[in-house]
Amino acid sequence: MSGKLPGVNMTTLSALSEPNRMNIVELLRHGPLTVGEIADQLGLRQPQTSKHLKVLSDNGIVEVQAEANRRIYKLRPEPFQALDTWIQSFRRVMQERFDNLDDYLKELQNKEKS
Amino acid sequence: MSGKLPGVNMTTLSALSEPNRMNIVELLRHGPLTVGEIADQLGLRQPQTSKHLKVLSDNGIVEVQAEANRRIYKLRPEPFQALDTWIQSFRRVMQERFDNLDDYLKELQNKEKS
DNA sequence: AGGGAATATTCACGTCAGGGAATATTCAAA
DNA sequence: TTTGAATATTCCCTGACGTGAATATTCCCT
Repeated sequence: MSGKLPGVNMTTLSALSEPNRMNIVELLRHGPLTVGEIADQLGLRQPQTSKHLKVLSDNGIVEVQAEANRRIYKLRPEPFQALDTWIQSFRRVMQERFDNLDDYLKELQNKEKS
Repeated sequence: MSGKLPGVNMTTLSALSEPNRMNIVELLRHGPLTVGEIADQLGLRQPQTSKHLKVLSDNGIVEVQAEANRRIYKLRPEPFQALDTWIQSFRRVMQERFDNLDDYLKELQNKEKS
């Protein structure tokens, strides 16, 4: 068992790391869209759009609702909540830069130990 | 300006999406470590560890401090702050009150009538 | 039933990132 | 200055992934 993070799987990140998929997510944050609308607004071809949406869907980032001929995609909140929880656990890291003195003292202590 | 060549632009997310690099980040959150310590604790070979650290460094995720023979790596707060800012912009999505599918369907029907 | 629109899927191909192995570099100590 | 430890770099290979093109599927409409 490698050290897995609670809630955040690497697949979420790798799915989002693809530029087109990130653009799709940015689009969908404003509301649900069909495949055609996504492809049109992003200048993507329909097959590639469907493929990217499949990756996002397989990773639980979006969900789809069939409406007659069309498929309406929208974001699922869970992966974003998980990402938020994960990034919050780095609060200490994120604050270190704001407290240079603390950082400096810690390095001093480390040097004295050796 | 949309000229982003794939593979050239290594964003924070794609750097973190690699499992070994994510493990390195998880390790470093507890404090600075040398290359050898990282490789040892993760069961990685030294060259691959250095390569992954270079990717993390090139993306500003870690910074290195030379200490004689060794290189001490530690996390930089900026990318995590940026990630936090980005994920916070999905508050609406995470709170699940952005999607009213019925309204969207009505809008779709209105568009078709024209 | 047939045509067309919307979407999904398959196949071939090129590219790129990661691993392995070997080598280069840098530093401390004897 | 030579040795050995720690780290970085290079080269090669392979698997994964994104694209394009063509095709399949599903649905509405007449």
